[in-house]
Amino acid sequence: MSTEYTGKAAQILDAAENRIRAGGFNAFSFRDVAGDVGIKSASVHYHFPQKADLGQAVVERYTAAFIASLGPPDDPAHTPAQRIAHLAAAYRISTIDRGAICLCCVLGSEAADLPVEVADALRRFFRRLLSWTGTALKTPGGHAVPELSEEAARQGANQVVSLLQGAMFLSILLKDNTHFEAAVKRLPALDFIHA
Amino acid sequence: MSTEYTGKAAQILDAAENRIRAGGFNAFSFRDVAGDVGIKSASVHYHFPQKADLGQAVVERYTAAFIASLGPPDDPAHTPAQRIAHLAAAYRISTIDRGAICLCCVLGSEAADLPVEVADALRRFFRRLLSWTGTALKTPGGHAVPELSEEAARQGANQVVSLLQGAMFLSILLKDNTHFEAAVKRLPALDFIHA
DNA sequence: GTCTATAATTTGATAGAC
DNA sequence: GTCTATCAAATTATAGAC
Repeated sequence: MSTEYTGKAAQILDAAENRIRAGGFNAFSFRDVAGDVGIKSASVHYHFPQKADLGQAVVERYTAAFIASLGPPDDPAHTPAQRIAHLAAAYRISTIDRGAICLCCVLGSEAADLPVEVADALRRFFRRLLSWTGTALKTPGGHAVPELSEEAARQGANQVVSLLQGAMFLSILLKDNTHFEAAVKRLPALDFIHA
Repeated sequence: MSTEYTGKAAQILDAAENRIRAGGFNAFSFRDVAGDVGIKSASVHYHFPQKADLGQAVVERYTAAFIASLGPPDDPAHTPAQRIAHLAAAYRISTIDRGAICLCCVLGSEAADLPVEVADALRRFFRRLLSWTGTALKTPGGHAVPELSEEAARQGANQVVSLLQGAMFLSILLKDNTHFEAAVKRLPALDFIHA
């Protein structure tokens, strides 16, 4: 499914994403996003009948864009360490530089109370992110470093994603980017990451 | 201020905390918590006039309890590594074992849209947590290991808290505790932590 | 596609009796 | 302290005109 949004639908998704990232799924209304876009709430319902539809679309568009921005996790032109550095840069661009927490981190915190479609889309985001990171760690690059075991790659991905996520959270909440930057600088010192 | 809650007030805080941890600040109403406790919503307003009051009280009670459960961060009877292991155990008890994300992680994600009293209480939680962890890392214990510099302790605390937080988030969201447990097992391998 | 109008429900909060 | 009753506002969502 090539779900590429344009025009008003894309603007609605932009507004909804910004609002969700500021306060969560229950902190915005159809009137809010309608106002942001310059239309009426009934028109938002035309594009996304239910709030759950809107939420799911926001998450899936975000997922596709973020994963795409990472590029292939197994390009032999790059080492695992370079790929992880790229992941960290992608995190920085979409969160730190915007002063807003990752969309899926916000929604993930509310998952138990979210419409199932949204919660499921959310879990897919993190599974894909962990999968990308695991592949990035275990696929040899450059001068063919020894491969990591499947299990080591899994644990390494967990460590990398957890650290980036937690550090991003602290940076945005405490309005102090040194939390994120210090964590990124320390990433190469983690186990599992081959230069 | 010895804000120790008992009776109905404590039950209201319990209910509010559970509801917030499931879906955030905007996902529960006075009627919800009233129903949980077995009273009417007007009675909840008697104990906590505004929703912001209730939110602030929940965060501050949570903060006091969590920090207290950690004990002193500079007890010479323990090594930094032991203190960090204790921190991880406290995290596990209050989140993994309950299947619910940390209260302040949920609210932190919504911080930009929260009443200022609640947002401020939230930031105090994380500052105290980082402070405790920094002290735990830099204070020698047992056989007097060399002290960490102030800056190294700060970065170490950032790394430890970020990792625990991120791993807890993934475990709860994906309903797979191995994320948290693997991260805890890897904690001693981090820099900054002295046996 | 966007609008007006409106339905049905929920929300945070208050007044006042007991 | 808890209740009933109530309010004003906001919410998701729909019907139907243009």
